Amino acid sequence: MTITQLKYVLSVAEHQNFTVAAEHSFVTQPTLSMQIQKLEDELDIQIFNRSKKPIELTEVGEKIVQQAKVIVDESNRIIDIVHQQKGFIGGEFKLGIIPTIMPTLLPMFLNNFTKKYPKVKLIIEELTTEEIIKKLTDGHIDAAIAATPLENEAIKERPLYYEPFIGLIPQNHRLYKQKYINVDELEMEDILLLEDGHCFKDSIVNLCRAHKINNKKGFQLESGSFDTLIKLSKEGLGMTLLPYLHTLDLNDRDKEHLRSFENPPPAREVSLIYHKSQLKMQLIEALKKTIDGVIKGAIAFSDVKIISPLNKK
Amino acid sequence: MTITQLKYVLSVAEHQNFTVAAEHSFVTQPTLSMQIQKLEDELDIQIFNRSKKPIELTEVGEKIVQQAKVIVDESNRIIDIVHQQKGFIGGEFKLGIIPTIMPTLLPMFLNNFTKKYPKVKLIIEELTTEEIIKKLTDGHIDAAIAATPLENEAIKERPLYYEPFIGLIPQNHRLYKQKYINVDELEMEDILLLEDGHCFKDSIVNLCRAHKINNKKGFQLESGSFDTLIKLSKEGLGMTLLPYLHTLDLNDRDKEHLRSFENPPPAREVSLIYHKSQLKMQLIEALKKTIDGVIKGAIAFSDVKIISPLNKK
DNA sequence: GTTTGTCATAATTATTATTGATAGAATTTG
DNA sequence: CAAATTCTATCAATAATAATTATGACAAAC
Repeated sequence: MTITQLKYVLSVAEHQNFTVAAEHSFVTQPTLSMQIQKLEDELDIQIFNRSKKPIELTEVGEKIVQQAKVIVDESNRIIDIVHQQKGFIGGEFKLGIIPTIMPTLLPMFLNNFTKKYPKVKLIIEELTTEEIIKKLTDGHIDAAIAATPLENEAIKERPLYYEPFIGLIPQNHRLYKQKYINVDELEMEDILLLEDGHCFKDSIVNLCRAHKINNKKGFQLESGSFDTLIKLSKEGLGMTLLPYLHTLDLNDRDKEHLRSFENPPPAREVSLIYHKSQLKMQLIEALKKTIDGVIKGAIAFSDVKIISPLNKK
Repeated sequence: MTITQLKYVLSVAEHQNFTVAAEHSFVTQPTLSMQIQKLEDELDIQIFNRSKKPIELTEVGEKIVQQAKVIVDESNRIIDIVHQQKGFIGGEFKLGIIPTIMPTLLPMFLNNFTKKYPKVKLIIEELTTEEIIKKLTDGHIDAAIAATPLENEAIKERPLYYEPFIGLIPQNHRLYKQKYINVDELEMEDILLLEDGHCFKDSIVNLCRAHKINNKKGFQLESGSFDTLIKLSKEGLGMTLLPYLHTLDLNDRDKEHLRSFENPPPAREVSLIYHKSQLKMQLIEALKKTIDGVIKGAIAFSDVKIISPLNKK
């Protein structure tokens, strides 16, 4: 049994296809086939049920894949240990970011980070929370920035900051005259929301649910970006809620429509998350440090009420 | 990096000698040297400091060995998974037993076990608790039977039975006339004890310490086996304490000298222990089942007071 | 019934691991 | 202080293994 064989098994288990798995492992298909067969011979069991299309794992196969993951993860960590020893921070680093954080946070730390760690090749993907969880578990990304808590066993979270929700209220709205909003004054019917899939929407739904604000008529309008929501809101179609960092980019006229919540404001917890196997910990630490540095000036709320980003149907 | 290389590293780390390590790995010394060098080249670090005699681990080396242990353990477990699937119970199984349990417990289950699992090659070693802990951690034995609790993070315990202490009192002794002994009546000075190294001695010392029975004069006599203690006791040199199972083998005349403790009697907890990595779990379960079966008839004490076997200096 | 996709097999080549012999360094011994 | 001993590294030869290309078999899709 070799680590290579286990990696091949994992690749096939993931892609459910020998040919594709071979490509991803940078070997030819027969090489991969033979190595897997050799492992199967050695253990004297079938890992894959090749008669099914697409290929399936056998019962033992499932368990072996699970264990193989552990072994491959742990073996990867040896390289990490060496890097740590050398104080080396470099290599590829794949980071996922959810859409509602990406445009505001990324410009704040990206320059800083690449200057500080020029040897790191940072690869950033915009992904939904759901995609992030999947890719973190598979090891396709090394870390991600998302709203937490996620309540996922396999994922570790390190909070970066707490970002309050800010109301954007059109002039014709009943709440426009108030200086602060109270959560209980909200009404689902006139809040413009993001489309399904955005966890920021789920957060707001959870917020309303927690305050027993019910949702008779359904949402009036849903859109894919805050910019659209802001435009729609200015047209008088309803109020909307924005994460704090988004409000910093507004022009002065728009800012007059902003209304904070009474203390403690509802907020989302934004965290750097990574797989529990903690690969590339060195890099994750470096990233957290950079973000901590830039965020300190921008956000300073001591007392917030964290709203879960999970879609609890 | 291969699992083989990691195994070689572990072997050298253990034996602190390339030649000896090679023998234990069933390869020649050059093979082992080269593989380790290759790993060092690949990681671009030194694992061993070859200038010191005996050979030492470097700082990174320490960490790598730690991680290598994890990887090798986890990879061994794959074979275990396969065996479990096949319902196969067989292979080598190395069991350590402490001297004060060996002669009484082993005859009770050995026959039963070998009959039930003929494919298992049971290798039994008599070891002190200290040796057992070391060998379990190193993986030189698969499981052991010892007095517990051991309070060791790396070792899991599954209690088998609770074995009360029984007094053996010579005729000329002040306690001879009583039907039951009370712990507070004990006096260190006239208890014959096993030599240092036996945890049963430590248990008794702990028992006395817990009851503030002090130990002014030191122990009168120490011996290597219960049989000697029994003989010495019959000579009138003092009383002694025996584990319950030992008293079953005495002849009728000797049995008249036995005195139980008042309820709840002090007792030792005897457990099947194994490394937390839980290799060969299948076999450990089988062994526990067998022992549970034979012990049921012999021991049935519901209310005992467990005494720690640890030497708390 | 051909085409396409997919995995297995065979023959060949490239790579890697292992070995015995030996040299060199360090340590111990007389 | 030199000789003997112990131990690791190196070398060239060989054995073992992994990977490659080419090919074939089989099943599902069209």
